[in-house]
Amino acid sequence: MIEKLLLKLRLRDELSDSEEAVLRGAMSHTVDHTQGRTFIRSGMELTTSNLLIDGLVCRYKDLADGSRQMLELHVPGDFIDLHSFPLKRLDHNVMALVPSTIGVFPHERLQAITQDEPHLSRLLWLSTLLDASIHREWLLSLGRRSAIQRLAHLFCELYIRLGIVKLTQQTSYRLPLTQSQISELKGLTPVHVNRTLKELREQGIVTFRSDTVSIHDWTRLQAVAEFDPAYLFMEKRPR
Amino acid sequence: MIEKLLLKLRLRDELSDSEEAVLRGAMSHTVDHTQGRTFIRSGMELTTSNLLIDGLVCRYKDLADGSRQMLELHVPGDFIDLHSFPLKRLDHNVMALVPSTIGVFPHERLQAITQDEPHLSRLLWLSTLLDASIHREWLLSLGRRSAIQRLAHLFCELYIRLGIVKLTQQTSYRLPLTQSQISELKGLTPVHVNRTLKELREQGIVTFRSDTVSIHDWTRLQAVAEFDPAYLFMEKRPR
DNA sequence: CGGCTACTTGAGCCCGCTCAACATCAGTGG
DNA sequence: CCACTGATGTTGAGCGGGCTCAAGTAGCCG
Repeated sequence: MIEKLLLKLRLRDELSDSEEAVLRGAMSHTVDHTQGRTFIRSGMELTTSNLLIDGLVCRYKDLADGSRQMLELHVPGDFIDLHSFPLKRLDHNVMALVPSTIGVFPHERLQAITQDEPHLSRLLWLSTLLDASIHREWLLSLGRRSAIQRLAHLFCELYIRLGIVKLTQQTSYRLPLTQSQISELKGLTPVHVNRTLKELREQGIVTFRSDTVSIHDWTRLQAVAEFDPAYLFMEKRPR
Repeated sequence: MIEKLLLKLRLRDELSDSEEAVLRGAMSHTVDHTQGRTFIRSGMELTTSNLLIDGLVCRYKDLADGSRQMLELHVPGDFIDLHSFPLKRLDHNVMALVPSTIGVFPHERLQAITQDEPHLSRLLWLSTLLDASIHREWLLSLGRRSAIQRLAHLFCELYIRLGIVKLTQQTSYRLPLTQSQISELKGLTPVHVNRTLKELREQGIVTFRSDTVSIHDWTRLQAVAEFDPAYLFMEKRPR
């Protein structure tokens, strides 16, 4: 169940067998959520944190005029709301973009980990800081990158993150999102996303169609996006 | 020295005298940085984390064309780069916007805290998650808010955050930034920031002049920004 | 007083938005 | 089997918020 989480953590540091066992024991059960369901709402009192096991999930905030900004896209192996363990509630909503399976980690068990497993605790801390680092890279995108750069960057990031958890083929991966959802991810309108995808396709860089991203020219894709994976901290070292 | 950090932490949870003492003991010394100095660069190997004691500091990333996006503004009492403790390096640069005094926390001492002080560790974890929450609110600003809303929101946020560490007067506070720096904070151009500030001033909402923000109509300022301080988690409770 | 930096304002442009029509496709029911 | 429906994608036309370029002003310091 937590295999993809282990892949993600072991990319960044060693994890002993006993730590792995503690982590497995910290998950109480799984829950399935239907497509489109917002299962965590901003402000709710939370006593568990959730690991995405299978599916696709996003965090988002809405504005009064109905416009929505997605804040992060979560792939299997990501903790969705580990932030709620120290924070006790969230500042945003969480929604399943496709039917998704979630692993539930009660806060008491996480609390026990912080008492007894300092190294494992630091790795959990690390995993929330990867979210923060992704937030910062997205701030750069929304603040300074053009539409074509934003989409190129999104496709680069997901290629790397999905690759870590073995969810890519050679040069493609499944991404079951609508163009409208992509517009909510990157601060654009659906119409402009459509035109920008066409541009990327006609330039022979990347195609997004029938829920699949096919990268035709990774070098140019990276160049357009100014993508540097350093912000994903993919180095194994003592933490 | 760490008084403002204590104000910030005690706003969110109890902190025992012994924990306070541990925290004081974790700081090895202070360093002064001159105005405009970038003292942490992306990718550098880091073995200490820094607390802002006095001054004003920002994190930022640059793009190849020379444009810059600031990611967060730090006020006294904020850890600037506690993220570097689990991450070991940063994904961005850190610069002093005015002459600033920084308290240095060696990572070995923070490591010791994670071994011996689980509750204090969770509070340090919390403080990095407040950064992440601020990042998310800024994502909403950059993705969906108009120029006037972005600036209004910035002035709201800083009024609250500076208030926590007692750096506000009744309805005003010092903010020694140029209009150009404000444009780098909120993904705008200096010219448009100038026009937008004029608009806010002429509407009698807020004035930003000679390094001071004067709020004339807090209710309208909040309304324009759609500001809701929930994302700052200002509730005292066990963490 | 001269030189620098920051602020201010005008004029014109463009990227991305809005509005609208139409195409495509997967259900769904008759 | 086709008609209907609703969601999603595509394309055109025109608009506008924020950008660029440029000139000028204000304030500070040597």
